[in-house]
Amino acid sequence: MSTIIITLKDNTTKEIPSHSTAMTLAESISRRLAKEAIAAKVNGKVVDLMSELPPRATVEILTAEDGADALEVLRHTAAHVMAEAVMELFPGTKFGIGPAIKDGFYYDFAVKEPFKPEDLPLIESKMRELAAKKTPLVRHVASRAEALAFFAERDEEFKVELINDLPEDVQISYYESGSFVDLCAGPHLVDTAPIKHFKLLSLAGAYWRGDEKRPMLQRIYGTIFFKQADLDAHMHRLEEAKKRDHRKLGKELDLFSVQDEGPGFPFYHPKGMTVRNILEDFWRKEHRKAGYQEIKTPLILNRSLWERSGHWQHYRENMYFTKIDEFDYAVKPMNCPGAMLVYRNAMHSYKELPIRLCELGLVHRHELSGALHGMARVRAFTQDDSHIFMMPEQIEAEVGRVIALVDKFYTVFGLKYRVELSTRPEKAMGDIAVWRVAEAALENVLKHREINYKLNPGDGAFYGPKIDFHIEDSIGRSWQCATIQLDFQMPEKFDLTYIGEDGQRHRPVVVHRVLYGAIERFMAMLIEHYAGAFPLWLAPVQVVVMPITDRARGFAEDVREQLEAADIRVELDGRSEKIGFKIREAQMQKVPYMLVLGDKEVESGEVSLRTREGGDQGSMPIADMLAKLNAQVKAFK
RNA sequence: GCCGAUGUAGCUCAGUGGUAGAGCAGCUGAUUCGUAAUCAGCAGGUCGUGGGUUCAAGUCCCACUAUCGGCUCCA
Repeated sequence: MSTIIITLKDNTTKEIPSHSTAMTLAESISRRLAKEAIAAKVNGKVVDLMSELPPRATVEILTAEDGADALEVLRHTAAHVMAEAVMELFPGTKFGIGPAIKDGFYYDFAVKEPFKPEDLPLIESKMRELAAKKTPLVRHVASRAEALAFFAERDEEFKVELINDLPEDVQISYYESGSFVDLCAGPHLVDTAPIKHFKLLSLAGAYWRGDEKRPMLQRIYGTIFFKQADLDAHMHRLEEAKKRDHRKLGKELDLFSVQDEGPGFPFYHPKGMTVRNILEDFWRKEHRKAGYQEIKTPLILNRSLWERSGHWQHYRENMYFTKIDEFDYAVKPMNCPGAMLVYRNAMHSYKELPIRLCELGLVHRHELSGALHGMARVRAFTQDDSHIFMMPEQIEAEVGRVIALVDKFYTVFGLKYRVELSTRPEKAMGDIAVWRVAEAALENVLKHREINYKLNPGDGAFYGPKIDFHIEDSIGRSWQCATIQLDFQMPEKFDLTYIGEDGQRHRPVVVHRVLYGAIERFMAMLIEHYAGAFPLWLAPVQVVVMPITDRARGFAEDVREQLEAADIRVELDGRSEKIGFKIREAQMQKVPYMLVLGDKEVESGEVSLRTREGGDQGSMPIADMLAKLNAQVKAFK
């Protein structure tokens, strides 16, 4: 009998009969492992337990303890079971795709009538019924023609399209579980028994393949875990995340509002404005240090400018227009054309370069109504923009400087980010060869700095490729914040020049970049990041002074004045309420420090300090308290 | 923009065709209290907007509007 040699996770080897499956291997190791096995990882690739092992392979048997890989298999199978349930409950349904995703799974269906929320519990109980049968999932391999015929006969037009789009060399497979057969690469569970601890979460319309020109399917999202406790923990996390939602906190902490009179046009309230001003102050200080010069360009500019910049041709559907004295004008959706005009307004020498013009520029963009989202996606926002004019040979160094600045900013706020490189979109301006050069330049910087990034083909700006920095919100949605965009087009369009060493005119290169991105979105991310409990230096109200009785009122006024003189943002709560009530309110408003002043403090001249996180800290001299606060502010804490 | 859901007092929410409610917030008064809610009283609403059905609409129907979830994490 011929055998194969398998290397296990612990680097030991095992000899087993040829054509053995991963399941056989698991059984040969231990009965318990075979029982708990979910899938196998063969040479780094997750496969079915029933799949045949190759002659030589490194194999790891995955169990419920093996995290993301095992969960993905569970979730993918759960999606199939859900599809089977839908097939039984809603005959005539056609099937789109049903993958496992980060926190669960979904399946897209074409149904005659969209699902109603009441349908979810029905589907859920049908799933439980089906899963309890412990139906095996059987993998079949088919030729392209067979697969096409099979799904065409069932009128599964989406599956047919998927098969047609599969690469030539790929093995086409489908999985059978009970009466349901789905085109699927797998891997899957051996049977449906582990489909126990799940919940269907939401319904949504979703375009077939995300394309608005294609039919809209009905998507059901769900999640599943191996253990009930994990599911409970996940549901609890979702609840907790809701409490961090910047829209909820923005209301509760009275930071901003969005009103019917201006969808997507946020109103800053005094406290939100305080936070924003601090962000801007910090930004200005850092930019002066980094060699930037601040400018401000007009909100509304003539059509001819936008035609020259290409926005009139490439960005029109996102722009707002107006007429002045019968001439066409546009409200700026970007700050770049204005900055180009500032540069062009004078002659420049190579000795001046790079010229770093920065601008807190208010731009307006017509975002889809369905895409608006609190402060995170709005139609009017302030970009902390900059346009850096330089010689081509300065690109790498300058982009490196910008990346360092992004990192400095995000480190101050303790934000984690993910980097993406976006390349030429379909609707692009300019020569492809020039694009290639620009794309390569950005890629080089990332590689030299050893930054991990994801390639995002076709997602660049219409004038150039970009490096984006993404931040996740409280429920894991990713938002682009900082971005660095390389631009060879605008200098051309605006005929920008500098005089080189040789006395001749040369064409500069422009880098567009934002650090916060949009101040609105960045604030949204900060609110969620801190769950509304801003660190002292950002807190709209840093200290509330609370006299316990009217006898301490005078002292409280005095303390308030001293704090104000020391540039601390302070409020005095002189209402005739009990101290517990005042503390509760300040606590709910997430004020970092409270000063409780009663007879003892009046007597000693000290203040009793209470912190948002740590409670009562006892009493201390005012000077000590101020020193403590100032040190904390300086350290951005 | 598209699919679905939702819109009642400043906020959170009850109200299933028959006289618009609660808690909190607000205002007034009392209370002067030691680390997360003192008590009492008062006031507050074209039920998102417009139209329709009905003897009668917050409630049913239509349109609009705003908000919420989602619209490739690719078999």
